[in-house]
Amino acid sequence: MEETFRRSLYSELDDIDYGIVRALQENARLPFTTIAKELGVTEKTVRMRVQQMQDEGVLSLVGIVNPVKAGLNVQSFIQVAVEANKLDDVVATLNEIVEVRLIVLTTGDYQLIIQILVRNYEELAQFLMNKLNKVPGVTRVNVINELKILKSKYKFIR
Amino acid sequence: MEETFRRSLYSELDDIDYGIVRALQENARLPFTTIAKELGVTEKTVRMRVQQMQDEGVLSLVGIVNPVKAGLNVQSFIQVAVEANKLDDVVATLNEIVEVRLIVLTTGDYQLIIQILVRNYEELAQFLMNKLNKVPGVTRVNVINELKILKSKYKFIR
DNA sequence: ATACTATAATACGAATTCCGACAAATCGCA
DNA sequence: TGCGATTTGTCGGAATTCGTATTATAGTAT
Repeated sequence: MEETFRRSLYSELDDIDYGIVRALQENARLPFTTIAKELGVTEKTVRMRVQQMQDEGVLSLVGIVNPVKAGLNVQSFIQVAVEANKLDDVVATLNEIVEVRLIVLTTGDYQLIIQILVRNYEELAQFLMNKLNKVPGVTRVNVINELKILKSKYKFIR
Repeated sequence: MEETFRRSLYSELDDIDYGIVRALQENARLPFTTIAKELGVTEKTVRMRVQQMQDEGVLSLVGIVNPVKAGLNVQSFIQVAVEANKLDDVVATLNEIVEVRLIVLTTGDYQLIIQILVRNYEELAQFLMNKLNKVPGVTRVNVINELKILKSKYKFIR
């Protein structure tokens, strides 16, 4: 049998959780035994906490590729204006599109900001003409190309 | 002695690299032995490739916290217009500010888009008034609050 | 083509880590 | 206080990681 119990949904992270997160955001493969020693708890405790935080969407342990090194040379933010009553549908459609890595509901003149990754400008053009502008409910888009990423960090906890 | 050799800077990832990346972007803690079996190479090979890709900034294995679950409830994109000759200085200054998790040079009316994470609107106000607007060279800002993240994926490679 | 050098892959044993079952401790609450 | 549920600790076997030594491969100059 797997571990079936579950802590009541995380209201707040405690010191041990923060310790774990602080360690893993540096290096997702840090041994649980190391973290445990540092925090003064058992490896099993660390293991269970990590499992729970992952299960509840608090923590993700992922490998992130430098997009440019993987041939995804063109990255853009795109602001998208949407007819109010079509928002759900538009989001659902965008969700299925592989180029889209981020969809955020925002304040401002546009309802959404999305971020896309493509190999080159040809693909960007294809995406805009054949995909985004054909989604019913999209009324206006504002493309902001990313020329260079100057800082990008995933360490949110200090 | 550590592993001192180094592959000539990655021009392109080969099939094994892609296999490794594809596996790790799902789960950063997947055992190297598992990946190795899948790809038909040795565990040591996988281990060395991962090390190299990390050293060269191609791959990062990180734990990412859900900011809201960690009390960072307010997230914003901020477009920043900068005097042309002050761009370097502004970027250097923003780089040191803990709330700033992303700085991107962009096309469009503003030179930069930054993303910030703070605990609440009070902190956002403090950031805008006491930090961002006091950076010499910043002429205009456009704050776009993130109301809800509807999609966010780190799996760039398919 | 051959030899040479640097890099990469494999083989493999020892050390470490992970895993899961069970027991003990703690927490929440009636 | 007592009870049930959850969390933490203990511990031994299985799996993984790590480092060294060896072999293979690619690129280059002779």
